[in-house]
Amino acid sequence: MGRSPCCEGNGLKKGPWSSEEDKKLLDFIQQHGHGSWISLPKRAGLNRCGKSCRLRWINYLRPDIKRGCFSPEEEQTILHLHSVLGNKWSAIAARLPGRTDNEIKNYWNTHLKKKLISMGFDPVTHRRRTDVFSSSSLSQLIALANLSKLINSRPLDQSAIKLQPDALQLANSLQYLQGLLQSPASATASNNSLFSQTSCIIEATHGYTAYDPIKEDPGLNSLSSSTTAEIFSEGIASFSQPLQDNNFAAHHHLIPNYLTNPPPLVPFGFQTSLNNHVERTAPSQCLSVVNGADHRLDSMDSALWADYDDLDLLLPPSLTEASAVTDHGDAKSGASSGGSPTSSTSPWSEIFFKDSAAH
DNA sequence: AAATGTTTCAACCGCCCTCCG
DNA sequence: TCGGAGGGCGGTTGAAACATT
Repeated sequence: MGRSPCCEGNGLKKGPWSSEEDKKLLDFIQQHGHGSWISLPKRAGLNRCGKSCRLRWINYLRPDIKRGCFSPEEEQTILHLHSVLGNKWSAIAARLPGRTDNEIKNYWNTHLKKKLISMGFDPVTHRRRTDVFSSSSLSQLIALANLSKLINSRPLDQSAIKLQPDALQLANSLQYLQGLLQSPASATASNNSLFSQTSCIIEATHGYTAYDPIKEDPGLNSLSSSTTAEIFSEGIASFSQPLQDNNFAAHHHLIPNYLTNPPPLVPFGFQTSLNNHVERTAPSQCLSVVNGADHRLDSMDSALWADYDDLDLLLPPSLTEASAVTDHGDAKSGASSGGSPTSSTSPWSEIFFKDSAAH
């Protein structure tokens, strides 16, 4: 291969398009269609290569281009499809009327990917990351745990007494962490388990309260218990990297709606340890909840990968229906099909809706 | 207000695939 | 069957916009 670009060495213009060029290209295609892209620039009086014209048309000038922020439904669809298709942007774009592969690719790289990473998910596999405590962060944890050991091994002196309650609380939590790191159970536990346990510790360290929505709000019984636990676990998972980022408030928007607005009895919100009303949850309680999440996430992933042959099952009905009736008249729309408007519960929706709404 | 760092996104690059003679 | 032309795609770049110091 290695074919040279069509515009190489021809003195053709590159870079941003002027409004005049846009008008020429738009007028020409509206009158004649694009036909052969290679010959189009000459016919349209443009000093551009055919590829550049094609890209400009597809990504910007096409009349059915949808502009503006991605809706929560679109985000959901992208996440679903990416989990199934990977970086097949054109295939994903075919399912999102009015969106281009380039736009989706950019949105993924600048927003969704970072969001997944910040939540402890691998953006490639869509599974929870198992390397959260790799190298540096693990060593940092151990160092902090040793610090807490040091603190607790000495009698309290005046300076220690001066320590604020926050610091003592942190030290206690770290000691617990040390216990986890040293215990035979944790030595044989999977990374995921450690991950979950530490999420809980971190939560406790910062004064968060594990909130069981079913227990606290009987109205939520309309949801299956597993679903609730699952969604709840996602709330926990969203605190996956606090050791690197203590700005928990920044993650607040990632929490499922009902978790950010729970009944006032147990404030799951991001209260600091200075809040005396915070009700602590024992680590063991927390672990039972979080560990339940492991099964749930695994099954979720399986479901996603299993549905390779029926992507419509993964899409919100509105989008599949829209794509079924939309004919863009170019090659990309050819991949769209009507399909079943059947909706499946999005594993991501609860996490992302809150955030997307803020856009 | 200026300098510096970060993020965003339009556009380009180059490889791969399909079509056709 | 082969090879070239054209189209499509995913990855990358770089300028502009925005944020922070």
